[in-house]
Amino acid sequence: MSQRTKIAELLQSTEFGKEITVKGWVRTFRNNQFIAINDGSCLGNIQAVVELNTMDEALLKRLTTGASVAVSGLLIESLGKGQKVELKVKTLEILGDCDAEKFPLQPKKHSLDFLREKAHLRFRTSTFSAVFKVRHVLAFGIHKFFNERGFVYMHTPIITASDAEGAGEMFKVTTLPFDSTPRDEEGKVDFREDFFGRATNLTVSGQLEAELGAMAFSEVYTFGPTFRAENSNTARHAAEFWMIEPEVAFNDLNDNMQLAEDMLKYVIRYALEQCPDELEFLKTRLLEEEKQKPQEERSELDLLAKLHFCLDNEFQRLSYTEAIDILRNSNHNKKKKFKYLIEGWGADLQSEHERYLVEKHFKKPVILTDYPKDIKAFYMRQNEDGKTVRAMDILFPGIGEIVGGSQREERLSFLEKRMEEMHIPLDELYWYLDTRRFGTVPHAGFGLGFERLIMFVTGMGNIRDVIPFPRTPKNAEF
RNA sequence: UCCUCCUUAGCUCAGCCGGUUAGAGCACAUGACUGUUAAUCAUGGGGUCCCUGGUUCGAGUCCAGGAGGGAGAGCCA
Repeated sequence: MSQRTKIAELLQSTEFGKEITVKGWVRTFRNNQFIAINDGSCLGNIQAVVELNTMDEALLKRLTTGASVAVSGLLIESLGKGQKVELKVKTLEILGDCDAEKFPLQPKKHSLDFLREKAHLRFRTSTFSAVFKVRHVLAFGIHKFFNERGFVYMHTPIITASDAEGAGEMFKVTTLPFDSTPRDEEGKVDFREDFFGRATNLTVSGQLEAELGAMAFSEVYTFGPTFRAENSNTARHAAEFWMIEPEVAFNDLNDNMQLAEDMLKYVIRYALEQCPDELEFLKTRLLEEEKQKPQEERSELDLLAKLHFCLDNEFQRLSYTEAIDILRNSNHNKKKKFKYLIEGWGADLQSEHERYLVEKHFKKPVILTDYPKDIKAFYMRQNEDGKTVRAMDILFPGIGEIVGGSQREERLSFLEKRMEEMHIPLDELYWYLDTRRFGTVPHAGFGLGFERLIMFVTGMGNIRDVIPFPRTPKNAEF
């Protein structure tokens, strides 16, 4: 067995008569004659054909779903329908047996639920092979986009000492013994004896550190894991997820929106170019899945049409105040079909309101701007009206909020005042405030939930199915 | 965390008003067939009906509690 040829290459090849070797895993073995082999280089399988009575019966018995094999033979034009090329087997070696009675994957449809419990094996199914290939391509596309625009990729810390951001519950990082934690004079846990000499957590955002970088490189972005210890049990939340956070000096909110829209369109287009087979497969999968649903719950557009529609249309931009007006005057609101009726200005929008705007009213991605300051973070730039801040959320159909960002408050006095109002300790964040003390500039940035982007592009409905080993409340298997 | 639904063979699921020995397809075993596409056909093995308790002559089925999972909501990305 010499060098192996990848199946992706073979399926495109017309070098008939050439002797080649493939290595991979058996997907099915049909008719005691046809082996479908997959090596992950593409979604498709190569069909290896065993000639009758040329192979040891005992060897053929071992060709079970999941077994790993090395097969050598001649590449020929397929005699049957359904594939262009196939491999006429000369030698066949089982690299690793796979007991079909114990191996959970069968050549049939499995529920996503079931496969989630077998996350260590689910890469070997077509659906997850496609999903994680798209994940890779989207990740690469994001780096490509920012690199082409001259952004510097910045690694912000995973372990942070600041607990001042108020971005949600954090996971504590400690080496203190749980059964006899050291106590200080007041009886509280004495973190001076901890590994870092102070209380530390896993990061909930790299933004504050990214802003420091932006004050030197002008354009930076982060792309790394993020942790939230919130007890969120939904299809859109995970305790460990990946986030992309660009931060750009001299940008205002409009530049920020344009950057986000350009980036999303760039990576969606990149996925369409790089993963046509995977997305076609996922489109079909979604259509099959939606056949189970009643007519009114099915999507109007199929997956590919939805992605193209997203590329071909400008995102709808409007302010929070305009959105409230639309919602308040909608028939939906007047007929009291919202669970939470829109009555006045100032309240945060509920999921049902966001969905109405995106899926019913505009029927395309929507960017909402200029939210009331009281429902947004301390670092967002205040508008002249004294009521709103230069925030923006991008809402996608089926996913909800995919991007949250803002122009940052660059004026020291405004920032300090806001932090005091929101009880954020100024002394702990002296390093953040220094950016406003020493050569402050207008700047803006946003956070993109990477898994939510993958959900949108692949059409998968649950975040647990777009990250290899999901961490959610009560689940850290594998 | 709240609300709601679900849990029956290795997998997907059926099981009516509480009534005899709990079924089907796939998977597995044995055999047949051989250009198949989740191959097909025949035969066979395979069950703690999630757990605990209760009602009843009798519980997969009804009731209570618990565990696990899904969908929706909140929080958010």
